[in-house]
Formats: sequence, C-alpha cells, structure tokens
Amino acid sequence: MTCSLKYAPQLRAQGMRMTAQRVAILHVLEQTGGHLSPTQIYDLARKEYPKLTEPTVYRTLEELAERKFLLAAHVGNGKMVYELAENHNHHHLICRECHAEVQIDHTTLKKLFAELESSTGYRFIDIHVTFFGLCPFCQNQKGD
Amino acid sequence: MTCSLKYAPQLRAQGMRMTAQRVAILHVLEQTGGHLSPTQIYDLARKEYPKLTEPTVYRTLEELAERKFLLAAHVGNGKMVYELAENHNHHHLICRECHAEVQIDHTTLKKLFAELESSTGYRFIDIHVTFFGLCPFCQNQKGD
DNA sequence: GTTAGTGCAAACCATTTGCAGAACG
DNA sequence: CGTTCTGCAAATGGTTTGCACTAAC
Repeated sequence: MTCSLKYAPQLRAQGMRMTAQRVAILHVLEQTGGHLSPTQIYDLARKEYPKLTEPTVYRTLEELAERKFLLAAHVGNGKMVYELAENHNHHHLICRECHAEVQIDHTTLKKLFAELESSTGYRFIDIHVTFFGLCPFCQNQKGD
Repeated sequence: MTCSLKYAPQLRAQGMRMTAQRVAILHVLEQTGGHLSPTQIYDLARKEYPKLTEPTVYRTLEELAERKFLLAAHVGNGKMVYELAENHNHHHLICRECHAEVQIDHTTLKKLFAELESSTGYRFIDIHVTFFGLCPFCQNQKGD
C-alpha cells in the first residue's frame, strides 16, 4: 500500500502543507480507490484522525481538486464525489434505480471528446463524466 | 405561444390534476425553453401565481420528472435543473469557469450511446448528459 | 364526495463562513 | 517566526416532511 506522504513534495511544490488531516483524507481515498462523498470521507478519515472536522474536509477537498490532485464529479441527485486523479482513467455509468455502477474506460470516450473540442472550441472536455441508465437487472424488474 | 393547458389531458391520463400551480410552473419552463433550477422556477412562476410555495415546486418537479414530462440534469456544483422533455434533443457543455453554455446535438452522442448500451447491457443511456470544459475565452484568461 | 394537491411551519442536512488559535516548514 | 491550516460555532440555503385544509374532477 502506498503511503499518502508521497504526495507531500507535490503539495509543497504548490505552497501547500502536509498535515495529519490531509494525510488521513488522502489515505481514505487511496484505500477505497473509488469516488467518495465529503461526508463519507469525513466519516472514514475520522477513524484515522478523530479530531478531523467537516469544514476541514470540505476545504481540503476543494483545494486538492483545484490543484488537480483530485477529481470532482456528480453522482445521482446532485451529490458531489471526489476521487484521486491518478486513479482516474475511467468514467461511470450508474443505474438510476439500484445505483449499481459500471466503469467506462476512457478510450471509449476519447474520440467523442476530440469531436466536441474541435466543434465547440472548448477544451479539457471532460475529465470525468457520469452517465445514467438502467442496469440489466432493473430492466427486468420493470417488465420493460 | 403554446398554452400550458395542452398538457392537461396527458396529466389526467396518468391520474394527475391540472392546477394553477402546475400551469404556472409548466408555463415558465415553456417560456424560457431551457433548463432551470427549482429556485429559479419558483421565483419566475410566483410572478404568475404568487401563492405558489417552494414545497409545491419541488413536489411538482419531482412528479413531472418521474412521469417523463420533464428531464432532470445536473449542472455545476451539484445543482439540479429541470427542462421540458419535449424540448430535449440536446445535451450541455458548460464552462467550468464562467458557466457559459453550449448545446450539443444529440446526434453527436448517438453512436456512443449505442456502443455503451451494447457493451454494458445498460439501457436508456442517457437521456441527458452535461459535460464540463473550458470555453475559448476562459482558456485565454488562464494564459494556458 | 373522493382523492389529489397545496400551504404552512418546522425540520433536516450538506456546505460555508469568520475568527482566533495551532502547527507546518 | 511567518504563513498556512484548523477547530469551533454559527449561519446559510436548498430540500424535505407532517398535517390540516383546499380544490380538481
């Protein structure tokens, strides 16, 4: 298992300090490997560093996302989730009913992104996309 | 301008009633033609029907979305927006910095959706997608 | 008249803010 | 030591709930 401290030099290079709180937060994100909501991160990281508070979690996540260490994405009803940028080579497809998740490899979208960038002039489209659909199981449930 | 009352028969067919509140809400969505947040809808619809309250707006939007009269999508920091389903043949690309919006025609995504559906087994992917990127103007601002 | 829909008021929950004190480097 | 970061406590703002009343049909 990699140590969260490995990020220290990169953080410092950007004028950020490596604190116990940040270690705990990064650690949680490393261990789970997927995307987590601020509340989930707060609950998990507090086991490692009980003095952690919610405002710190929010401030840290925002800062780390701004500096591209984390990626922010939306799932379901407008909830924000975060994920380590280095883990990110995929997108998500989530079932509207049961919330089952499937990962979509980034190569699948590469061509589309290139198309969109050239036709709109926008760039960095889009680090992370979440699609919604009905998984095979829920399709049957609906007799559809 | 089309009258919101035209929806009455369709609503009734599903056991819903057409009230003044719902007329006002549908009316606002028709007039603006785009996607609006519950708060925006509340503010606008109240001009037409001042007795309207927020809980009613939320309940109505949720109900109409469930019955496929409206589409729900996420923009930016996890905010929910609604749009008339019949207006919907496009997706959105939003600038992360200035929130400028571009519409993406659905045909651009059609092929991708077909691919995803066959490779994952999921279906109804995805009624509405929102992409995020940097618009040409903001790219320059960043000297990037 | 029956059932769906609404208003009101309050609760809820995630997120944000200000500021004084703690801690990194 | 100076500057960044954190904790605390409180405010904020969007969204939801319960219940009695109103209105659609």
